Amino acid sequence: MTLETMEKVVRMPSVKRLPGYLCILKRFHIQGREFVSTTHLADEIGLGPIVVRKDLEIAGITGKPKVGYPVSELIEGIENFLGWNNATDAFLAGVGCLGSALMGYQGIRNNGLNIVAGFDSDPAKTGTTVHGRQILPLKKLPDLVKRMHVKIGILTVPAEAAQSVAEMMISAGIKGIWNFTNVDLKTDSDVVVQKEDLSSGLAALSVKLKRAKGKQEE
Amino acid sequence: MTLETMEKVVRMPSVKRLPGYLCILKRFHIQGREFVSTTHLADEIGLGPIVVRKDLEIAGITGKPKVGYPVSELIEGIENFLGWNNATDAFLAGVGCLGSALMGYQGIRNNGLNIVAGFDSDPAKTGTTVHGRQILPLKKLPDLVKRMHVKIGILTVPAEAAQSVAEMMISAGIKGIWNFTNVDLKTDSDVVVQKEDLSSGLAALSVKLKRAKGKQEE
DNA sequence: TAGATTGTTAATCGATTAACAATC
DNA sequence: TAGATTGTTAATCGATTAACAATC
Repeated sequence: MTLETMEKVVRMPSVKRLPGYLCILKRFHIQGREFVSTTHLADEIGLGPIVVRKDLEIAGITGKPKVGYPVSELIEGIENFLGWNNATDAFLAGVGCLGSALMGYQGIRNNGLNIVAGFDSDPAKTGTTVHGRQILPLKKLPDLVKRMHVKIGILTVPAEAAQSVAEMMISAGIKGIWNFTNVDLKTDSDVVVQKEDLSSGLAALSVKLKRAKGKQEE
Repeated sequence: MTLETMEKVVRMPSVKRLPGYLCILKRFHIQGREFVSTTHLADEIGLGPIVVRKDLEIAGITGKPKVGYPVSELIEGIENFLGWNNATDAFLAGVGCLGSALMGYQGIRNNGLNIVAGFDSDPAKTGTTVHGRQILPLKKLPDLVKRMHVKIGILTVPAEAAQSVAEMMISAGIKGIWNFTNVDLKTDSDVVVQKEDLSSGLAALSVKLKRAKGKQEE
């Protein structure tokens, strides 16, 4: 194994916590703080300091004992690791409730993703704009993906259409799909799919609530 | 340890996968299928059959070797475990992009949660209806929580307001908060918080894409 | 009966937590 | 110097995966 191929293992749980740190760090940066310790960050984010320390390893920034980590370097390191320092273009298919919400959601804008247009098969929606972005006919998606070299697709279509729209995206050149449907997409191995499932969060809440209730009644 | 207190450990990863099974099982049920095997379910959901078998233990339904699990019993078992057989009322605070999307999102309706009203501090929004539900002034929330004995609150307010609105909910009697802000809420130990974080999903997608790209270039 | 599938117990794997030396 | 904090290595914990006997 050469040095180049010997890359560090990236733990997904750590990756998923990075945006949380980023958010807090940016606030600190605005406040003019130059250094931050893991203990302090841990308090803010509601985790243990050891977790934070392990997670920040990813950014590749070295801290100073007794002082902490340099805030701006840390922000840069995390953003660089996530590839969020320069925004990536994305197309969104399915401009329903959720789809239009995502098009207007600040959280996405601030996190390196730029939804350049929305697509829908409903003629009543095409031609309009949602949060300043055009809604185009779904059938125009493949052509525009090729012309604009868009690599990320956001899937907010109804479940029945999910697989076929995903295939449409992939054959046009989309390499990453952010899947908000509850469908398990069958894709080529070189395409990355991130499934975002609100109902699984709700399931977790339901069970935690039930458990808390049970404990209270004991 | 008595038999009553010796409850089974519930693994959260399994809980989070339950809604996925539920969705597929309901489709099978409509199609008139009576039994389903773990191998078949695994194919549909894109997981290994052993994972499925372990997960379904939770529902407490016994399957028949060579035949599989009875579909309708399995649905009932899962719904019962999640407490989704009779819908729970919930209030939503913060009727912005995401808030109104959630109010209209079918996925929530079908999953045991009934958003009865939305609340917002913006006078321009109060008095209107979103997806058939009334939008009321935020200050009326505590009183209505008490009167209607609502136990679940959905938090889609801006980050700055998150902590104070959460406290308002809790002191009125809310026991579970579905938190869509990126704020780590400081709450009493008897209140359950489920944080739903879109940006963490985006972080995962970004990293997976970067890795796939790297592999391709090798 | 043979084969497919369940259900349980054991083995592996990975993530979290703890411990502690190094450092400013 | 003393104390706080980093950074690394080891220990624990939990989830996933594998193995296999029981069963229809």
